[in-house]
Amino acid sequence: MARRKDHSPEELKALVIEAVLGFLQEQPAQKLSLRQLAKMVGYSPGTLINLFGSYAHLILAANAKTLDLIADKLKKALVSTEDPQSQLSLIALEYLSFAKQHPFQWQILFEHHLAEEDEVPQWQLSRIDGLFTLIEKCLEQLNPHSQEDERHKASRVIWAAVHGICTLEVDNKLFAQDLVTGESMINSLLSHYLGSWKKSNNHQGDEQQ
Amino acid sequence: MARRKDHSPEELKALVIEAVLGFLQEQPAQKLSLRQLAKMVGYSPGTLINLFGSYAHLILAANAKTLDLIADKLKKALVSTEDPQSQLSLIALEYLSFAKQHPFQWQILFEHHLAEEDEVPQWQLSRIDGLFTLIEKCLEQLNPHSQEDERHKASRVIWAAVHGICTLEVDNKLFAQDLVTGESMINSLLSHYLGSWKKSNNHQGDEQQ
DNA sequence: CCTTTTATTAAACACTGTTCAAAATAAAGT
DNA sequence: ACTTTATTTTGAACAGTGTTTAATAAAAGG
Repeated sequence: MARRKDHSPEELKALVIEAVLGFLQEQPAQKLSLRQLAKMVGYSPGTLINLFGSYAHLILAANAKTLDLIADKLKKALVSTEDPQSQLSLIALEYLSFAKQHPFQWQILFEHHLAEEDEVPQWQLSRIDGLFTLIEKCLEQLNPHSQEDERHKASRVIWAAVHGICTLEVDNKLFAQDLVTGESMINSLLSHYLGSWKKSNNHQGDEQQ
Repeated sequence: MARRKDHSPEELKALVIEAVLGFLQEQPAQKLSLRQLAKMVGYSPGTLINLFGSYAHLILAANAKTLDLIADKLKKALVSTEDPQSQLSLIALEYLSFAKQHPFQWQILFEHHLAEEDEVPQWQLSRIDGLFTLIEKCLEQLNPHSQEDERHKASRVIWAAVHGICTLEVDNKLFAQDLVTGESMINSLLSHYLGSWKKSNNHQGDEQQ
């Protein structure tokens, strides 16, 4: 067989990624395979491999798309209010909401590991860095007198904590009573952590009331 | 071929689990396989399968062993001090320490998912519940006036947060400056969260929103 | 129209976990 | 001690996986 003009390479890539995310809406990543995927889009396994390089990189491309979807969601939530603490709360809840709505897509995003010989591409790293910047900006509004490295650290603590809540919620490993939900945990985390944080590092006086 | 008396079933199980954990000290779970494992212990793949039921349950048994190792570590850390906040800090740091020392063992512990048709066994659940109880006892010492459901929620928040820090640290997804380590993040999390928590719940039901 | 280039694929390869009938040993019965 | 029964172990077969590659068909260039 040979060249077909049904789809350009970029079209085909988008088609495959759509198929991946569609599949993950109903079935776990474990049940997905290159050969099934090839059948879904009507191409051979080999075609997908020399389009993405490998199955692992195909998944990586789907994960990149997921990260973009998440980033969009968070940015939209960000503009819906002015108060920085509400902003942080909203983007954390949106993060959780995405995880709950797309559990398999969420799982593969963080459980997929490339072989250590080839490193994670730069465009992937900068996407994640963008999420951290989002949080750091909120923190700066929350306490303009805070230092950059303090915001740097706090942004990592907050995101890791929220991420942990989402992970355990999706994996059903919280063993919590009905009243204790991911949402209430995020509220508890943010109110207590931020409440203390914004007071602890204004080294330049200026107590806000 | 037939019955061999080299090992009793329990001995063989222990042998296999040791082989799994030994392998994971140097190679990721992705590279482990039932057939390799069978060669390591000198039995056939089929033997391991009707010993554990399936490869997935074999991994589950290894994960149970890991959970026991972690629980031991935490309990030992717990008795080294009396101050409840120091206790929480110590067990969190021990948790992180284990994750960093055994990254692949750690990853498979949380990334291994059983098929949804067979549920996670009860003895597995009670092990995790024991870890939560550990934390709740610290919280009770920290604030004897707190209510049980407040400690219940706080224990989940703290553990999920610590867990998130460990996960992202092991997966190298924190993108943090050199000075911001998992340890410093745990310190920041606990000091701020607990500092606020132990003051906030003398009266009841007071999260922001 | 013929040649070159390029995209596509079927087939082969080396794996994977799982099933199962055959085989070999241990234990029980006589 | 010998036979029978029961049980453990396995090799071979099966259906699946991702990947490689040589053959092939179609488009592009001259």
